[in-house]
Amino acid sequence: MLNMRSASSDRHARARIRDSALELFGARGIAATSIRSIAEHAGVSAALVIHHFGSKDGLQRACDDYVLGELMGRNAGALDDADLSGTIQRWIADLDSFRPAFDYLARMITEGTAEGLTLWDGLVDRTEAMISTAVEAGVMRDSSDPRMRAIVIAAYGLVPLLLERHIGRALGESGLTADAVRRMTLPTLELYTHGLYTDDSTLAAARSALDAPATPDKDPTP
Amino acid sequence: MLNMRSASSDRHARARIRDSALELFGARGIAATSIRSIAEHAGVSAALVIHHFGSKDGLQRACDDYVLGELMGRNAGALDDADLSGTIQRWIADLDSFRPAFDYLARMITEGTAEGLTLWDGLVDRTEAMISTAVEAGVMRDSSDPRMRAIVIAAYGLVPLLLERHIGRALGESGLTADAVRRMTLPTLELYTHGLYTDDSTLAAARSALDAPATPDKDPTP
DNA sequence: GTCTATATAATGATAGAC
DNA sequence: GTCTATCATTATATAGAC
Repeated sequence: MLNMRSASSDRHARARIRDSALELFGARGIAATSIRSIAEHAGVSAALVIHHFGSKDGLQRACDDYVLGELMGRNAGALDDADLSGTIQRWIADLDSFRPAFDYLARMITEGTAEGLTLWDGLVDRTEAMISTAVEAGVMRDSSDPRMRAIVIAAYGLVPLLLERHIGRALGESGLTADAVRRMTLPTLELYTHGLYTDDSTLAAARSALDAPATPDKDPTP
Repeated sequence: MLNMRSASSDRHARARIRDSALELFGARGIAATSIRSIAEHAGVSAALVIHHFGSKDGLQRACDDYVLGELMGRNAGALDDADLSGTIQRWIADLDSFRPAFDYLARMITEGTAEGLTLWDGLVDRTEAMISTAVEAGVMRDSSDPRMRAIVIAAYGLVPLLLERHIGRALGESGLTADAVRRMTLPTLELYTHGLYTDDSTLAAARSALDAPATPDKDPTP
């Protein structure tokens, strides 16, 4: 839209290179993927990769931008509603088309790229705001440590993304993990609704072990 | 014990190399870490690294074995009691000494090494057995999908390990994240005890959206 | 825009002296 | 056991033809 000069060429080699990079970076890691292998996968020369993106770093930045734009563009405001877990589950429902961007996202986070950390920061802040709203509306419980809880919930929401293959593997599936991750929905929501323990004894034990904090019981037990 | 020839030298260069590899592999990733950088960090030549471990792959395998032995040895049966989350929290209490092995463990899992996948398999199975026992003892709730719930709990238990730096960062800390992860204990247990939602409406909505499964309500609501 | 050919640097690994 | 020196391979990146 903004770039009129290469509006058509963008669909060609350049886009193919970027898609190949996205896929290989996501599948094998960024450091473990060479420009040559990307060029081969895209059916072009290694020199063309450099010509279009300047360097491997430039190519990685292009992938960062593309993934962020793609996920936000096709899911406008995706990160603003509901909880992160739900959002990611929704992406997974359309996993076949999102998978490359998905895997790359996981690499951005685990390999700690600058864009990945920025993404994480935004995720936590949005999760905290979302939970805060839900608490005020009475649909979520209060917490003794709202910030930390938001961080935990945000991190848990990333689990299907970070451990997608592991989760599928644990269910005995080999390739397609979309169903596996979809199957997480109910157990996750059950945990988020009723918890895991039948009573407060484990929590109480931890509280006293942690030296009885200044705000002993801020949690409403209905 | 078995290797009498180098029983004392093992404390020297060889161990230093392995420790350096562990640290750098963990901090920067395996693919992104060169043998030369490991040698430099250990204060030896690159050739000596190869002499002791044969190849980079051999060095990585040595790290795998060492980490597994170290974590199991110093925490006998660590993965057999309580839940995984609690076990990892305990490691974190002693984080300063465990950190290098810790970070390397995270790489084993996210970079999907063979040993890492084996570790994951065992983790899930042990978590499932642990929960099953706890359910029979009445301290944990029943689930509509015990296997999947065990996978989710195991994966959540890995979160402090995989996102250690991210969690510290979200709290504004820069370097030392031990306190940050320790602070996770209470919010995590609160979630595992009372859940996040105040009522069943979100769960019920998800259940009906998921086409009312054959086993509609197996969860005991006390 | 795309290529071949090449420069330059870094990598994993070897040979052989001490 | 440890080193220096070196090899062979692969890496990123450039130059210049088409």
